[in-house]
Amino acid sequence: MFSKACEYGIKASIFIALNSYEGKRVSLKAIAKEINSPEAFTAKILQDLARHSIINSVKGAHGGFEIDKYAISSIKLSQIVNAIDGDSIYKGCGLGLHTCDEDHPCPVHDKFKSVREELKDMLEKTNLEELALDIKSGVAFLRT
Amino acid sequence: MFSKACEYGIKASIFIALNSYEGKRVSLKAIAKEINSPEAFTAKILQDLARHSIINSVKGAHGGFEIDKYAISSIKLSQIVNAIDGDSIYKGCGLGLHTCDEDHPCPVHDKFKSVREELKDMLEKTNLEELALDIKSGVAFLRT
DNA sequence: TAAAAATAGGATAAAATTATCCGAATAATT
DNA sequence: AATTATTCGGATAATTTTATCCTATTTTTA
Ligand code: FES
Ligand code: FES
Repeated sequence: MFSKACEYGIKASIFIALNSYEGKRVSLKAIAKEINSPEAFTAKILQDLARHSIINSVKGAHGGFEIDKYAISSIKLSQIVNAIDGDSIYKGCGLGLHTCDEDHPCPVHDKFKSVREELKDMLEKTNLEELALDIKSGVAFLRT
Repeated sequence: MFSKACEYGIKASIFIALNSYEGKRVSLKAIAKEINSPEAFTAKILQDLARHSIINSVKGAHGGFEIDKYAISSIKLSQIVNAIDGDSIYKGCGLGLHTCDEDHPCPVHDKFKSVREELKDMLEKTNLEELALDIKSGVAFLRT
């Protein structure tokens, strides 16, 4: 469904959010360990998220990644997915036609529409805070 | 959402079904042209579908691909997707955890569940016949 | 000011997906 | 029997995605 990069991006964001509530910055190393991802690859993704202003990165000793505590509840899953995978999952044709167009639909267009709408809705309505709280309360997990 | 291979496989199956209603076999060349796909790559996918008994292939002059006319309405989109992309789209964890497990869910598990269920349902309920008829009646298209 | 602890980012490599080429096999037609 | 029209399948190549390595830069601390 999502690229590996996007999966890592989502998991990393959740972990950063979790720590940001406690005012803690987290290092790349700690993130990669927690979400079980390759360190250098994860670094690229975090840079990407930082460029999109979804997370903040701080260089130097005592540096790391963080998210403004008061922004966490307003960051939507869709922003992360969009920053990394782009919008083709919402907007692209399910059968790869050049554009998804009501007036020139592919054979699965109508059937797909509701699924895609639901996915879009879900991503646009789900925020980082709820996801982070599920980790904190131990009802959800970031690895294996 | 789906791999290119799967997109081609679905479109090819629809085109083959369409012709099979009229008792016509279609050649690889005709298929690739119709669905705007690379010929040799499409050949591999068709072989795959044939091995999964979703389509029949006939070698030699006057050969080509066909689907048993009476089977068309019973072939589900899910069978095609499964043959080519496997079942990870239904069964795999949305965040790439080793397994999607109710008892050890990832943070998006609950949110994803309904989207995935709807996708699964749609794929399992949609058959080749309805898709082919939309092409025949001109309300849907296989290219650009 | 030097050392240490971080991220940034360019260059590369490995793996997976997508795409191409070509000879072998098969079947109908001449 | 030869020719022609096909699919099959192995080898290879191109592209994209995923992953790694190394150096530069920034910031804190001693
Ligand atoms: S045209 Fe294919 S999904 Fe809309
Ligand atoms: S555990 Fe991730 S989707 Fe079920």
